[in-house]
Amino acid sequence: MAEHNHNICIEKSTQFAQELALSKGKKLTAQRLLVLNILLSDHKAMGAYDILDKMRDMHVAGQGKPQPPTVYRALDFLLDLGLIHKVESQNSFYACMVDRSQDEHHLAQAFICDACGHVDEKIARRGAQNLFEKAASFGFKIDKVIVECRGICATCQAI
Amino acid sequence: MAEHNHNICIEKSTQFAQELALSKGKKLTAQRLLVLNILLSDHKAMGAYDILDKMRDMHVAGQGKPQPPTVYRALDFLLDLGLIHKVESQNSFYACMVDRSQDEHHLAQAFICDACGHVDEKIARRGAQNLFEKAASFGFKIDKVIVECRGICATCQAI
DNA sequence: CTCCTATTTGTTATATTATAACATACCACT
DNA sequence: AGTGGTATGTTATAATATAACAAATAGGAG
Ligand SMILES: [Zn+2]
Ligand SMILES: [Zn+2]
Ligand SMILES: [Zn+2]
Ligand SMILES: [Zn+2]
Repeated sequence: MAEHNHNICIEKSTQFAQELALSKGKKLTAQRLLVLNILLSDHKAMGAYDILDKMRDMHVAGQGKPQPPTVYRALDFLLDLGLIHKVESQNSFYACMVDRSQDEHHLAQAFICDACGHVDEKIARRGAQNLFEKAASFGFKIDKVIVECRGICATCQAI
Repeated sequence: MAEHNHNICIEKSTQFAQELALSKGKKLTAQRLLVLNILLSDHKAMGAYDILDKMRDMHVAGQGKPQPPTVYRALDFLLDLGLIHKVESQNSFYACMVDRSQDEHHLAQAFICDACGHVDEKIARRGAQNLFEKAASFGFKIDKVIVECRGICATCQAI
């Protein structure tokens, strides 16, 4: 991830979002797209109020500034569609930029750098399989799995 | 977990806590033990303010009732020692009652029932190994791993 | 034992994260 | 235009967590 053309990440993810919303009959409104674009701007997780601040900075005069429910509604919408993920261990959110052509419902493994905030998302195939098998062995029915690895990324270790 | 003598869970965990604190030169004070005992009372996760309410209910007259920092300090202490775990996806805490004779530092996999709140903790050996290998493959150094499975336990499915 | 220091606890206030509740606006379809 | 569903605006508040500082307590050095 150190060097890559991030415009491609944005391009692809935006297009996927449009298609997914269309296919599910959901509306990717201006507000929702704005929140998504804020998160797409980098592979970092942001808190809801950080997003809110950005929205307020951008906002045109002549109308009230956005309030917390505005951002939380957009986040809920994007979470439902799987376009973003929440980092439960730090109450923050990041845009999903993995290739979802094969796994629309993927188990995300997030590798979060505690030094720079970079989030590296990987899709867990074998890991998910193992968890579901283990759960089944004692009759537990899994709805949702959270896997978060906190640590230091390669770039920050080199510093 | 459906039927078991929970007194044994409490007994073992309490003894382990005493030994661990002693071996690390930390003091398991009355307050800390109280919080631990509240969490040991069941295999369920509780919020910090639920614990606080219990502490207040129990508290003897003649002195001020405990405040949030009191419970958060005790929780931090117990988390540091690995005697309890936090459910990051619901901001709650549960006592670790797995056998730690072999893995003092274990990667906890929590299976949390969204119907009854029961938490089934398993130790991830293979899963941890896989995650660390995957992280190493792109130079990420893991400090801490969070694995939480939300779903419905066998008992609640039967209802 | 007495002083000293580090740790723990008490207390007040406040920061941070998230949602409830209700009004208004918008959009698609008739 | 009328109607019903979805989306947004707005105000207030709930739920979770920590900062800051004062007081008490516990153990060791002298
Ligand atoms: Zn990128
Ligand atoms: Zn993803
Ligand atoms: Zn038990
Ligand atoms: Zn454990």
